[in-house]
Amino acid sequence: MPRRTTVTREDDICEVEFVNKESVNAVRGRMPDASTIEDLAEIFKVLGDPTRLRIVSALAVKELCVCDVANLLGTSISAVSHQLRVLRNLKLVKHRKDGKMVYYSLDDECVETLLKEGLKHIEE
Amino acid sequence: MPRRTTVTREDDICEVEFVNKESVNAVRGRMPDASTIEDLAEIFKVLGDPTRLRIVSALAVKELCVCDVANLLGTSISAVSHQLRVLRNLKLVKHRKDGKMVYYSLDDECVETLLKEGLKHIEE
DNA sequence: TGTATACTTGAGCATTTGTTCAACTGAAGG
DNA sequence: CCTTCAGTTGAACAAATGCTCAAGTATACA
Repeated sequence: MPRRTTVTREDDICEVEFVNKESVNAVRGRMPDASTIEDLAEIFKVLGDPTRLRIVSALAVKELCVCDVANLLGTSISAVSHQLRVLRNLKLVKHRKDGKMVYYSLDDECVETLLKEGLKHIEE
Repeated sequence: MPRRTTVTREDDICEVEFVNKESVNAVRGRMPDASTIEDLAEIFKVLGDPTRLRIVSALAVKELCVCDVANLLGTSISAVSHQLRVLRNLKLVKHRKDGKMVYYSLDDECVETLLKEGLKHIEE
């Protein structure tokens, strides 16, 4: 009978023997590798903040300047600017300068797809 | 000192006049409402953690017990259990008891869709 | 040149988050 | 019963996050 090998109490990292090795190995081979998951998680994480998601949803409709976005969301310009920078770093939005104004828009139609997919799920 | 037009000092919520009102209103009318965005953000947030995303990716391949998942990820059983609870609360995974063992699997094919969509984006 | 606007950025801060640890539940087998 | 095992849970704590505030940049215009 397979048993859990002595799990050291300090770090109870699972080192069990009886784990279904076939299962685990089969799954391991069919999962995206660690760095891919890390990248994907970062995108989800960025979209996982209501403020940023609202910004993205707004920009999905129309290019907007920072002030418009802040006005739309009812938050401070500074907060919006900070979050736009996060979105910019992940290349989810791009910006265009026009005089003093800076206009932001989506940089990736895939974000819209994710948004739509997510919304489909919500509407159930 | 820099000051914005009619903005109160405590919270510099943007109440500027010169905002493009047409744009803002047009966008406001075509955005998902606040609570929908809140719900969607929660899903993205949950998928936005590498540990949870790895769990979900694993379960997308095959039903697994907690111990298998911990083994697969190389993390503690406790940590996995905590995260499984989060996923369960959002109804992204379901569980099935078999004696002492608890087997988890995805509860929502939409999660798989989101995963695949996200992966598509990564592979560019 | 001087002022105002549109936005950015760094520091500070309170809040949230993920993990660990230890105690606990409940099922299985003596 | 009693013990072991698979998993759950709460408390504690460090790390990360998002906001505000204040100062800074860059452009426009008088």
